[in-house]
Amino acid sequence: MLDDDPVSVARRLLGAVLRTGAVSARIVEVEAYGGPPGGPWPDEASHSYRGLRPRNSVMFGPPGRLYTYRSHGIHVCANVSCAADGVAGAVLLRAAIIESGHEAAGERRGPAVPAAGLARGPGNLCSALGITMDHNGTDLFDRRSPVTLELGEPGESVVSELLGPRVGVSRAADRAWRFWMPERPEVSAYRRSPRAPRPGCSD
DNA sequence: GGTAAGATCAGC
DNA sequence: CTGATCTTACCT
Repeated sequence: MLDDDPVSVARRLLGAVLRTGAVSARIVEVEAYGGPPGGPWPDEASHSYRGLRPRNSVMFGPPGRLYTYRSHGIHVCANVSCAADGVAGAVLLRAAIIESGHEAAGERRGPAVPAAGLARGPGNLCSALGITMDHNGTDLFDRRSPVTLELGEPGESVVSELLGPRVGVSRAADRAWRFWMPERPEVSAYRRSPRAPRPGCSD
């Protein structure tokens, strides 16, 4: 189902619905990540670029699993693994519309957060849905899983995305592997990493 | 065993 | 722009 390249899967994940307990959220912004040199999609910015490690093993496993990692020691971010078992690839979930469970999401995010900001940004998205490092490796297509994913109708999301550079990465930042739904306030504002080299400096 | 950097976020 | 906060990976 998600046994495909990261860019194709990223486009397919726009409009998909992620569920945890009472909260469901429609994905509106994603980023594709490839794998090691020598693989089908070499990607310097990917956690799997330097090969299989305990932390990134889910990226190398079967498609349709949740790959979570801790960012800057503070936040949890979530990816959906893609590509065949043994091939590294994943799609980072960057922003979503909370469609139900606003109460639970709001409790996790705090009282001052407006609805459109509940799941804006990969760290906030996981916070709003209660996704933790314990969910790493979860099969998103097993109904018994605490985190599940329901894909949108094919074609529904294909028309309505634009392309843009990935956010926050310090390497290969110019690769246009970020996708989002236009005119959505939930989409995170684009910021180039302060550590990234100037635009146009090779890739 | 030491250490530097990191697919982030909120607050100045 | 900066600090928070901690795990991983790579170095000696």
